[in-house]
Amino acid sequence: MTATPTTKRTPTVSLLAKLVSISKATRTLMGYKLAEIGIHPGQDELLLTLARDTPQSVTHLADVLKVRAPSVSRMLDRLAESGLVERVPDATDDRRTVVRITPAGTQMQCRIREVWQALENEFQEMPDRDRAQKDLGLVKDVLSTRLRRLR
Amino acid sequence: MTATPTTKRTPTVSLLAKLVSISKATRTLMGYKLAEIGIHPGQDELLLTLARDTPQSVTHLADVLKVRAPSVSRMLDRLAESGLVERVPDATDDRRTVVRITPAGTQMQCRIREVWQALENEFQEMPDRDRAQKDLGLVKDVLSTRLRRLR
DNA sequence: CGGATATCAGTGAAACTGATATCG
DNA sequence: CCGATATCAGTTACACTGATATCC
Repeated sequence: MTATPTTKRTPTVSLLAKLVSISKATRTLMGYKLAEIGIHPGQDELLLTLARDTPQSVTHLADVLKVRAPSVSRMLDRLAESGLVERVPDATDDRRTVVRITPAGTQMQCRIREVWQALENEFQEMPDRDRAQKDLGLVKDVLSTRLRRLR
Repeated sequence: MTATPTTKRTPTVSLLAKLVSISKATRTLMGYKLAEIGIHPGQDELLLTLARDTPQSVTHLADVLKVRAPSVSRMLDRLAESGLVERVPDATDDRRTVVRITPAGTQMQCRIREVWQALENEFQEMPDRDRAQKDLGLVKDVLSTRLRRLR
């Protein structure tokens, strides 16, 4: 197998090229849509994460979001300044900070979910949508595995 | 990890969620691999673009790379500082700047291709690789279309 | 209009600070 | 029980891409 449809001569980085293209486009598109509700890429995931599991530590958030703790810390600066989250010192461990969502943050969550749903709907009419989704899952798994080895 | 075993009840943003996850992972993974050869994500694409088509204007590069001209301009600052590209004033049009790759840049291109090929190979053993690649193309097309309407 | 500059996002890597844990 | 050291949580400061706004 590995048919390489046409001239098998070219170095064939076509899958990776598509992946890079998709990554940039996804980020850009999300950026535009999220800008309409006043937040930035990354902040949406953080707020949605807070939604589910109630107050969480910075490192736990970083772990769930697959980013580094410093990134979360700075995002929290901005989200806190916007009044969407609160930092609460941990009672039992002075090293720790617990992050809690505010009422305004909860409102924002609803808007974020609307944006996500609207974007999801953009793919409804795509040919072979379900198969594509499954394949995205496979690709995601490969990436996650490779990434886990490096961190 | 958003298992969604069988119950399709949840609001289903699962395709988008995978897309976001893939985007972050791709970027991060590329970042690690490119760091090994001393460049950053985005610079690889720029250098490969210069490879193919010889000297090009900033706006053309931005167009090809699907980013804004100012982003290209600053990337050129760094690439030029590293001696990988050169800015050459256009002879016929004083407004224009033509970007040309240097010998060191050409060397870097080879290393970039090796990195890309190595990453591409990570997907060789993936089940249904060819089908996944085709589906990535479909997803890419949807994103490109949506994005084109916003720019 | 083409290009460059400044400012503001996120992200990574590393350095630093303060607190907890562990060991001699 | 102490005190030194190791480890850990979080922040800070720096480098980079990318977007927008502004200037030339």
